[in-house]
Amino acid sequence: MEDHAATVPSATEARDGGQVDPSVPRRRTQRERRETTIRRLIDATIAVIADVGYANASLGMICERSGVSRGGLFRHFDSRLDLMDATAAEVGRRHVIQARQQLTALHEPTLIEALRVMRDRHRNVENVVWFELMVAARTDPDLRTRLSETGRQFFADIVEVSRLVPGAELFPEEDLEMLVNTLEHTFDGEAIRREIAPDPVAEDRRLELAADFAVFLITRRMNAASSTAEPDPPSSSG
Amino acid sequence: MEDHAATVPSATEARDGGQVDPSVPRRRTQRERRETTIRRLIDATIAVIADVGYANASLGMICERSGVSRGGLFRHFDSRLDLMDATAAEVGRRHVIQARQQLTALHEPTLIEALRVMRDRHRNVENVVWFELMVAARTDPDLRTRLSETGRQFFADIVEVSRLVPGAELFPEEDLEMLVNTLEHTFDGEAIRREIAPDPVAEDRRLELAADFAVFLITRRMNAASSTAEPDPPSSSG
DNA sequence: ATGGATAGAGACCTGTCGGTCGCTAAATAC
DNA sequence: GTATTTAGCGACCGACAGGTCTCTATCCAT
Repeated sequence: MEDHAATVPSATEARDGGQVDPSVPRRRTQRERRETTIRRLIDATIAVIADVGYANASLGMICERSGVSRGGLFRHFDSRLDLMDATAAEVGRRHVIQARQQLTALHEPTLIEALRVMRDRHRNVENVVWFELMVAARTDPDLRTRLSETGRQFFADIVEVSRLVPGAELFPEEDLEMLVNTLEHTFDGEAIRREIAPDPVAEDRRLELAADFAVFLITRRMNAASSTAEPDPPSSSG
Repeated sequence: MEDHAATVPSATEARDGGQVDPSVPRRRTQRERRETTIRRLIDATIAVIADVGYANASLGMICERSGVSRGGLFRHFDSRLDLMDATAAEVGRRHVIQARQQLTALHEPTLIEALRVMRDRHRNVENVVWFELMVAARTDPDLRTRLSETGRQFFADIVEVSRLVPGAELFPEEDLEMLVNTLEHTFDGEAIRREIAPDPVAEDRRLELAADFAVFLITRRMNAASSTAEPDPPSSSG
């Protein structure tokens, strides 16, 4: 139902005429056309997966939502799997970028602030879609293969971002990775369950609990470090 | 292609004859027939969901795996949703029963033993299927409705079972529920990720971490209890 | 034995899915 | 300008999904 060409008065006339109606989109390069279409498709895919889940995210729904035809879709993606792969890469990228932005914006955040950022990010569409894809990958070998490289990159980036939180520098890479993964699992699970059986009170308690435990881990780590450096018992707290 | 009737020499002859070929199944009551068929269907549904996921668990696959025809299936279940609901109830029941058995078998288990039981249970088919159903329920309103009651029961039972672990008695109902849920989320997430990117070393560390966490909570709880009983500051840590 | 009810079988129906194909529109090369 | 390439469209296809329907086998009451 688009009427671009119809509203253009005349192709040749508009070309060299000084006055151009700004509501009518001007000539775009092939690259621009391509990129906007791909972007619309991926945005729609994210929205649809968040709405109806990975398995029910049909190409029909994605085309409808994006305003791109089936033919247009298959011009840029070889298959549904291909589109899903590209979508996974995109949500991973956005998730990491936004997490980094939010943490740097806080500037030396407290633990509870950092954890709140993490929890909120896990409730956003980007992470919901990532989660859907991961769950689907368990039982879909093709998807798993396609996502393996994207996943590696994503997991590494997440750990790197977590280093923005004060206290993270105390832990070696592998410990930090395990801690971050554990928190991710917790918030992923919470994000799912809250859509089935919401419990805001428990969510708050969980956040405080996680912060307390993080403090515990950090102080323990600091004590361990100082006791190996100087063998005195830590009696200087008084 | 079954030939039960063909291999039976004669109905009347076999009825009162003392000798009966044991390879030929004898007369079963309607109730027996019904229950074994339902059981076969649900077992197959569990296996298929664990294999290919909730969304790809088609009735065709379930019928093939169970050896029951489509007609037989729809004799006992009104729809796929109905079958899935029954399957959810069954996996929930089995999960709780087995968890209780394993914990009582240990008899006053240590925290790490109890956590290991919990983790192992979360890797079993019953919990994998439960998880698949929960994730699907997020984006499937009909499924969510059907599972709501089953879910409530399951969540309550899980908390009740967790009271078998020494130390649990220190916590009020709501705290315990939140703690158990947190651990469940952690182990659920781990169970998914280990099928995509296995990391046995991190898993062991995580188990120790969880045990540390539990100890942390219990000691804090005990300190809080004793400090309210006797208002002295907790300087007895030595 | 026999009639009615329940269990089970499997061909069949309709809708939707991912994917293809031939076509037009637009941008680029010349 | 014209030719060629790229972007985008939508009718169409085979496969398979969940669900229905008719028919047979088995069980139970009498």
